[in-house]
Amino acid sequence: MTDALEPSPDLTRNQALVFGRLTEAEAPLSAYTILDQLRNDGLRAPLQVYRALDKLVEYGLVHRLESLNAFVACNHPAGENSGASHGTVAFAICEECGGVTEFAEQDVVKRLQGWARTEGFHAHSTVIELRGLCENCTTA
Amino acid sequence: MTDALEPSPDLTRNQALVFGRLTEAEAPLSAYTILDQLRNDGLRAPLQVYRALDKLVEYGLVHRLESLNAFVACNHPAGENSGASHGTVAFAICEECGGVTEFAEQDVVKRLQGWARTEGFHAHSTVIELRGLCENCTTA
DNA sequence: GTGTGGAATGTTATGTCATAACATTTGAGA
DNA sequence: TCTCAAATGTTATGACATAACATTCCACAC
Repeated sequence: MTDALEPSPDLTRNQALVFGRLTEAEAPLSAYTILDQLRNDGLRAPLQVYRALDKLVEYGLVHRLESLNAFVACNHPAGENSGASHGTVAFAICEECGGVTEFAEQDVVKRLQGWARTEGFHAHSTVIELRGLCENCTTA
Repeated sequence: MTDALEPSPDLTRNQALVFGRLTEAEAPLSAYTILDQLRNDGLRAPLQVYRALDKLVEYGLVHRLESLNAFVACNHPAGENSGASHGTVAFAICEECGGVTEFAEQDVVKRLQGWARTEGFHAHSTVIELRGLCENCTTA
């Protein structure tokens, strides 16, 4: 249940391009969507994007949304200066507007850790994703 | 946060074939793996499998593992006779042996529901998946 | 400054997961 | 026996992801 963190060094050109695109986006982007948006910046092949994404996820700057096969820039309370140090987080994904809210419920994490401990299961990552409608889209 | 349940009627031939394969399997199967294993039973195209899976998931007999893009037969405490009535469940997925343990932590669900309520988010499904090593594979 | 090795990059090809579109068959109930 | 909704069969295509290999970049030892 660790999500071990590496320090995040300076980003390379491709990593910076991909991270920039994700930071500007208002909703998750697929690797291929990112690629399309970076053609003018010289990116040509999916692997260039996937490799950058791998590193960004490793650095904790980007999250992969498993139920969407897409990626979002990390949006923490932003306390930690640069090498964001965080554990398990959860996501609420609106299926109407595509918006994603990242949140951390420490009690949820503790409960899951408790289950894992009693079962002898050693988790190295945890996926928590709610699918539904955000407040705005519910009332609309 | 409901995972609304339909009653599960008798299964059609394709549904029964797919469900049977998943029930016998000891680990999650991808749709294409299921297809390969059912060629001799007359299945030929991915859609035949995906359509059966859609219904089985709808009936609550099968779960989709989002972080694996694969499917497992539901393995509940098995209380309810046939039309299994269950809410949100969680999965622990062993990356060594491929085994999946399905469990329900009511406190986890309540906490997530609590978050959703205060945020006005209306969840219709929830994904909780732990990735790591099961007890057997840790000691081995 | 030059050499060297690890990391990142570029490129082609391919593998894996999933659905669109349309024709046909099946079966419960009017 | 008609009819309509559901399920099925089939072909084609779209969407997500990685294998394999050649090349470039750059910090650091010499």
